[in-house]
Amino acid sequence: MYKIAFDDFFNYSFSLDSVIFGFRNGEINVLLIKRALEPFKNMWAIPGDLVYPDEDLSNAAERILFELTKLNNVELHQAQTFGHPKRHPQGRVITSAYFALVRIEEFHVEASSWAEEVKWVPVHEVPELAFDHNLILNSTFELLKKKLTYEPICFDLLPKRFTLNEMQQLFEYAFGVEMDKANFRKKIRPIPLISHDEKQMNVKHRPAKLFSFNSESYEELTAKESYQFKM
Amino acid sequence: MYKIAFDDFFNYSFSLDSVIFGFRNGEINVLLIKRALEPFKNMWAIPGDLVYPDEDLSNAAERILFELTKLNNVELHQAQTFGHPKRHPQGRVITSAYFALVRIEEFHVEASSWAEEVKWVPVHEVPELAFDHNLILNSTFELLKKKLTYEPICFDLLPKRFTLNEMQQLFEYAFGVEMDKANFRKKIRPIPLISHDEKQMNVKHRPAKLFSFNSESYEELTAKESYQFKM
DNA sequence: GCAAAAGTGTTTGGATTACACCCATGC
DNA sequence: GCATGGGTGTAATCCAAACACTTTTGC
Repeated sequence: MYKIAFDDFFNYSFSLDSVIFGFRNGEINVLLIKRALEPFKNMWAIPGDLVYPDEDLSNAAERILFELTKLNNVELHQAQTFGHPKRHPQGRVITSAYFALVRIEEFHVEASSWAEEVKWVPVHEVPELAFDHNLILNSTFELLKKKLTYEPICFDLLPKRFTLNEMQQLFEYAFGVEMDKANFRKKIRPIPLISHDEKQMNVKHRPAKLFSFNSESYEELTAKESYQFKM
Repeated sequence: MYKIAFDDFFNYSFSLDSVIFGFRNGEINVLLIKRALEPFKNMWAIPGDLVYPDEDLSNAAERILFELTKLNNVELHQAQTFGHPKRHPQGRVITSAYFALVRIEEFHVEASSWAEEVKWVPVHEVPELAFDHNLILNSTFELLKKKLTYEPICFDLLPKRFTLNEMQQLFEYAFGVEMDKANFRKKIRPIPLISHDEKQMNVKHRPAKLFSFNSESYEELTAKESYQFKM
């Protein structure tokens, strides 16, 4: 058992990678950036940055998300932490993954100083990434799948007003299964949704009704009763 | 948006806290140490240490567990990472929590150089701890509870050979509920258990049969079929 | 009318629940 | 015999899966 003076340990760096998920065309997408700087210049990567000395981890995650998307007030979820001694070529950098769920339609992303280019890629079609980012992405997507089953976070990915079929497609894509329409609707019956009079537009078939998540009613349910969201 | 030279960021320290859970007398216990050193000298804490420069996080977690218990080959589970800028009085120390599940009966713990004293405490009776360790413990216990429902890790806490009642007590303590004996047994029927001829000893009532987890059979089930452990 | 997808009802079998009862052991 | 938990069966109910059917829109 070796001992080193406490001060000699202040030799590490700590970064944070923000996996940003969105939903589009029935597919869960992830936001990738093309690195403008070495190392791994010109490779696709998950947006991330070093954590500043005065920042809590969640603040850093919020900052990174804001710099890239100008979005505020997005709930962030901590995922796994990765610290292999050789994972960063320039030193000992330990990184925590966070993920955010956003509505792709509600904003557009611009490349920033640390990225030349930015794009959305369906999770199941992600190319080889810089660093250990494929590992990070996969483990974070697994966590997303788990949280989708016991927290109502699918509604952070869906448009504010969505059709039940869009909701079904989200789960079908995430879990790689096909579901029965009638049974899916029965299953989500306990989830508090607001049914709007509004209908889908510009479709060449019967337009679907639009729904939104009733978060007030959800809060009441979880607070008072023995209700538990479940998919 | 401020920028700092990359090198100025190698100023952090990284530690790891190992929450060690055990099961005894129908209660899930956690191993606490009494700190021998400042800061928080003489307060109870979760065992932890700085991560050495050549260690992966999981190696550090294994080392800490081994130093304290001499146990090897225990599966470690990563939990949350905590990095509030002020969480450590002596500098910027970010910490990841890991948890391990052990059989209390199979070894005994000795205090090490960094702890004067060591004790097992039922999770629901933990006193005020050093640093943000209550926060760490609570979030880690929540994760344990989740994993108990979808992975067969209860068998890492139970004795190698256990009674069905012990197993039931574990879940009852974890989730704070009472369960019906007959229904519990029906629920666990899909879990591959080996039923031994052996019986409980030294009890003043009808002795219970002993069971053990059939991990080979479990591996086959998860590999081939669409089996999913569930509690 | 036809294609395409929206939307709903019925049947069936398996799981969950509540509850009752019998069994084996120590004292 | 009796106290204590071990161990099991039954009936009612709920839930999920499979599947069929009707409705509404665009063209």
